[in-house]
Amino acid sequence: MRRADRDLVRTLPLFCDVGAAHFDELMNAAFLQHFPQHVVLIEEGLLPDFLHIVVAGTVELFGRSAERETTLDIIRPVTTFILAAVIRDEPYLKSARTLTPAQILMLPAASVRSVFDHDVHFARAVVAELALRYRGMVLSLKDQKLCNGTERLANWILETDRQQGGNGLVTLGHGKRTLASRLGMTPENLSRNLASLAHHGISSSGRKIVITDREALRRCAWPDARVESQ
Amino acid sequence: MRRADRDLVRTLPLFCDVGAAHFDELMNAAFLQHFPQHVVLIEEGLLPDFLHIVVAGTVELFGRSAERETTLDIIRPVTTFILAAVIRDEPYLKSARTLTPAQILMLPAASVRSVFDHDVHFARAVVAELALRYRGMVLSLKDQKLCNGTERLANWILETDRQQGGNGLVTLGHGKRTLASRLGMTPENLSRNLASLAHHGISSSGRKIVITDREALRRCAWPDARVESQ
DNA sequence: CGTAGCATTGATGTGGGTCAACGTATGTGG
DNA sequence: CCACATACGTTGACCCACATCAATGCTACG
Repeated sequence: MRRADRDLVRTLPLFCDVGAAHFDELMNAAFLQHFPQHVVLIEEGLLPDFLHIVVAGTVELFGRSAERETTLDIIRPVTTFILAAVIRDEPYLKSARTLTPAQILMLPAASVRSVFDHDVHFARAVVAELALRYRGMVLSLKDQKLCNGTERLANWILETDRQQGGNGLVTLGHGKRTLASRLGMTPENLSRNLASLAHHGISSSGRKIVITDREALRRCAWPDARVESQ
Repeated sequence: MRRADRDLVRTLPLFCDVGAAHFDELMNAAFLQHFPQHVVLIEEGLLPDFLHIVVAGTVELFGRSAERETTLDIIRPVTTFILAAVIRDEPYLKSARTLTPAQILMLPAASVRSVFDHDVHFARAVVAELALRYRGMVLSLKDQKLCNGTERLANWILETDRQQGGNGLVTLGHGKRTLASRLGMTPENLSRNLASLAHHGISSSGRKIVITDREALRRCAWPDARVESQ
């Protein structure tokens, strides 16, 4: 793998405090793989072989039952995913597919568990990462159970704006179908919700959403969704 | 605190491998407190002072917005809760209240973080615990987004039966209002869903549910909900 | 016993899913 | 570079699951 990618991974919270020898151990076992668009990387129910890190591109985590399917998370560089399954060595609960061509760094699960057992700093970082993800899940579940579609969309716009710099311009990084699935609604209803929020502080066209009246938008959102997400 | 309680806590996965000195450090800082029914233990938004462990009684974790409220989890002895907030030293995302009179062991957050930093075994146990909880949250979110009310109830009955020994007799540990809130439906609809499942493999009366035809019930449930929960 | 909260049942309303038709972008090959 | 094709997004009509409201029956606890 390239030096630049290695350095990039080194800066992640998960790895920045790991001892040099242990980091080398991880990186020597790792390999970087390129995937085309719309490729399934992980199938839920299987046992984890690798800890995945998205280095470039976008990955969707989703759950499926017989005929239904829902987006659980959208992963952008540079982020790990399915850490919990690797740590516990238990079956994946989510599936994953690429939304764009992507580069994924794959660390053999055995190496991760081994370094985890021998490097205190890595163990601490893993805990911090897991706790962060756990909290993200709690927020998603509360959002889903306590808010209706319009509120979830308003929450998402405010939160995404915050993540993108808070300048009132939100850019979708993917199609609206995926956003709809992430927000737990159909594409049709996402359209309708966007249209209805147009009277309440936003204007949207294509993949751009502009917040024209943050206060009005906030009144449509869940009053308590001020906490960090992800 | 009593010797018996101390020994009980010692057997938890979270503490069973902790070094003796570190375990003493935790227990010396801890205190056991009795709470009456329907007392709010934790208010979301506040910073965590203590890691809580339910030693006796039942505790409900819930989320609220202005006028809505939903049950996120029900904690029975002997289990910790709000570990993630303590680890990250960030505001609670859930509130907690007693459903019955309860004994709660409270470990000062500072001690937990300190032992966590100095005892590798404790750190590992914390990771395992967090990963387990994380996976529970994923299951809840998938359940909520992919299943309708009847399916969620069927899932819950099958899962709870499994936890209670798998003998086909499920006993509710709390009122149906709480169960309804946990399953993300109104009490009225829980009644209706129970009535409709009566034609599909269960019979219920009061706080007892009997599985009379497990196969029929399974056909009403989500086909993939066979993974462990909590 | 009596009463107050809980569970049930029915009637009705609504958010959001589904189906269908139409418009608009994206990208490919001639 | 345009023409066309295919997928995506939007809009409207309709329907269904579930919430809400209201009335009644239970159960439990003082």
